Amino acid sequence: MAGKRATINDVASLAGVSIATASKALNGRQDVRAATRERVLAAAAELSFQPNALARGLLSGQTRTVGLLTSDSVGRFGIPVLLGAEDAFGAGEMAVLLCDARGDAIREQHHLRALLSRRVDGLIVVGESTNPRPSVSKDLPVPVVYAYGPSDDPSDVSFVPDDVGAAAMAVNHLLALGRRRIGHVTGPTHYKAARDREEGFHRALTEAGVEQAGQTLSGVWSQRWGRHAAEMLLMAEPEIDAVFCGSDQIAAGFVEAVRERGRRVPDDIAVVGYDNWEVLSTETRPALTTVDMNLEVLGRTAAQHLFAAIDGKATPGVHTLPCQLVIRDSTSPPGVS
Amino acid sequence: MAGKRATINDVASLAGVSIATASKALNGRQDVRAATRERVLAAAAELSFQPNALARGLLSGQTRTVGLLTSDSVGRFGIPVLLGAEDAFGAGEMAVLLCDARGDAIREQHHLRALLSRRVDGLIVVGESTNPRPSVSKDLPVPVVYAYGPSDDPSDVSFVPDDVGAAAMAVNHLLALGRRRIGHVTGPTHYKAARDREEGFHRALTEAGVEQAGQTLSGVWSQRWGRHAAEMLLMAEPEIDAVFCGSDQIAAGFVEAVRERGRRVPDDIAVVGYDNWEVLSTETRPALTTVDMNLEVLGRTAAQHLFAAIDGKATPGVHTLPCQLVIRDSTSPPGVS
DNA sequence: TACGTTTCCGAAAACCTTTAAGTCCAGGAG
DNA sequence: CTCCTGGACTTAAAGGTTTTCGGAAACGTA
Repeated sequence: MAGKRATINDVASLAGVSIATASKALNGRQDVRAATRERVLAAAAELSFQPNALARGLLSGQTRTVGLLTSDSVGRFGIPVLLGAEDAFGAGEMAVLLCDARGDAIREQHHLRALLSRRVDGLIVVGESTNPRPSVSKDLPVPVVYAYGPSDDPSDVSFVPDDVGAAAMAVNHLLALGRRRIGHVTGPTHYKAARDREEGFHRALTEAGVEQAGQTLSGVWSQRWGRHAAEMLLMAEPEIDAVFCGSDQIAAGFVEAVRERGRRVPDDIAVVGYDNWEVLSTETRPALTTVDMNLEVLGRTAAQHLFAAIDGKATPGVHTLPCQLVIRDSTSPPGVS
Repeated sequence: MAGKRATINDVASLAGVSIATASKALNGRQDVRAATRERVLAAAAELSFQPNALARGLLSGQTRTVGLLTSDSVGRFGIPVLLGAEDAFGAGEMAVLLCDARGDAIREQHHLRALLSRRVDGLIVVGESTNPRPSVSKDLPVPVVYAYGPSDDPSDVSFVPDDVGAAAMAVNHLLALGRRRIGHVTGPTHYKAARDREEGFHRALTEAGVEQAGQTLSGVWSQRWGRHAAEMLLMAEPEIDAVFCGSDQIAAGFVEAVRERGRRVPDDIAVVGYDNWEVLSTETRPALTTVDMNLEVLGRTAAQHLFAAIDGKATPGVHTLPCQLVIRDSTSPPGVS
């Protein structure tokens, strides 16, 4: 820990110029002779001067800092968004002030005040699910974009993954493999994600003129439920040849139970998961074909649109971003794996 | 987005007092009549005034903000530390400025400068492994504490999990269950974590006067390696009755391969993992007995000691924090599960 | 020499808050 | 009545930077 930090004043006097000239030299503005600039820069390096962002922000009204308000304590969705946001910001020297409300509205208000008093230039709100969440933007002095969980106010800017389209894509993949007895196991219906994915599932089947194998089984987002559902489904629909699972956890459990029942994946039953949570999707055997929601892209996009909004170019509405089907062994055509 | 924000000036003139009085009233200081304070508070509420943290910080030299510099892009270790730190800070209204260097030294320098120029009060550096990392604190104007990955400079303040002790604890647990043919499968030896855990493993065996079953198998931190190692170990040491794995991923793979070989877990072979990575440890069957490194506690502790260091009460050295053995089904005594 | 133009630099205001120091007044003590 | 005390409030400075505007020097032209 060194002593006091150097200010532009110290730099100026060391270089033998006024602070105005020093400021101009450091910021690369005109009106300063090359030799003088040289001296100032040398002085700044000598003192390892770093401009005080507080003073600068106080004057300009811009802190080059954004707040990221998340609700999922575990970071399953917040982290990729954060990374993507950092990517988008990185070039522009933006910093991210991170707050985790842990699903508590009071804590959220608290954090919101703290961020606002620190004069962030904008806010990214990350939901813990794709369920619409209460808007936070009512007469806030800074722009806000919502990522993953959209705002319930359509005049806000929200970015969500295209769950419906992704589910349809997954099912089309199964259909293309020749599977015709396709089941669906997913999470709780109070999750919009579960409902959307089921909608996509049905849409793809309907368009292909294929009947669903059995009923949709809704449980929780766990491996345990995946195993349980597999047993139920295999009992009810023995001739099933594929299943679309609402999450990788469910898919992992499903695969495990299927194998224990003596059926092979993918030869007898092809399985598609959702999330591309790598610890599950690449490490289970066989590796899971799954939907990747491109959360980093989503985060980056949200950050870019936040920039635009800060510049006064907001793009209101709920924007759905395409997902991607990552094809792995759990849906290999027979004979290939 | 509303218009310009209210300043204390607006509050003062609305309340009909000077800004000094307004400041005193808002900050709960003496020298102001109750009725006057009332008026000021009402005016502040009316304008929804929020003090400008930049101006305040400029004056006081304290931003009530700390930087968290992490290197593990995936967030496996950074997140719990962040949560713990937020917990410790929460009460005191601290905010966390998060930067991810992604293992790139240049990017780290870059972020460091950005944080310093924003005048953070302190810094927490989170390593991506427990390997000592280059110190970043050389003549920095703010205190730094290292979490998970210690600094290579012993005069810095570092907090690391007690891998040696935890491994010994895990092995003692297996010994207490009556197991005597215990193997060890772990990650790459260039990880200090792998070496420390092996050391604890050996220490516990030596103290008990028990021989290790087979050689320590070092591979990578993956499920795939766990499966592979299980096959090798079962081949070389068929009468093995327990194994201590260097990570939950390895343990999950090990369990899977053991079951496929027709041996039962825990009845024939007890398995202990490491990390308590819940998606693996609680969801695999049987649920894994594993070491929890208490990373949230570690983060909280680091944050608290950062506070102390900010107040000038630094506690130099590498501090090891105890881990915790979470006992689940993979080490149940025979007949219990 | 007088004057206009260009180039470079400096003085000062502004951003918003806190706080030390100062002003004013009422009331109590001598 | 005068002096002092203390309470309630205001003035002004400070914190570090950017920016506007004015000033000075150098140079060319009439």
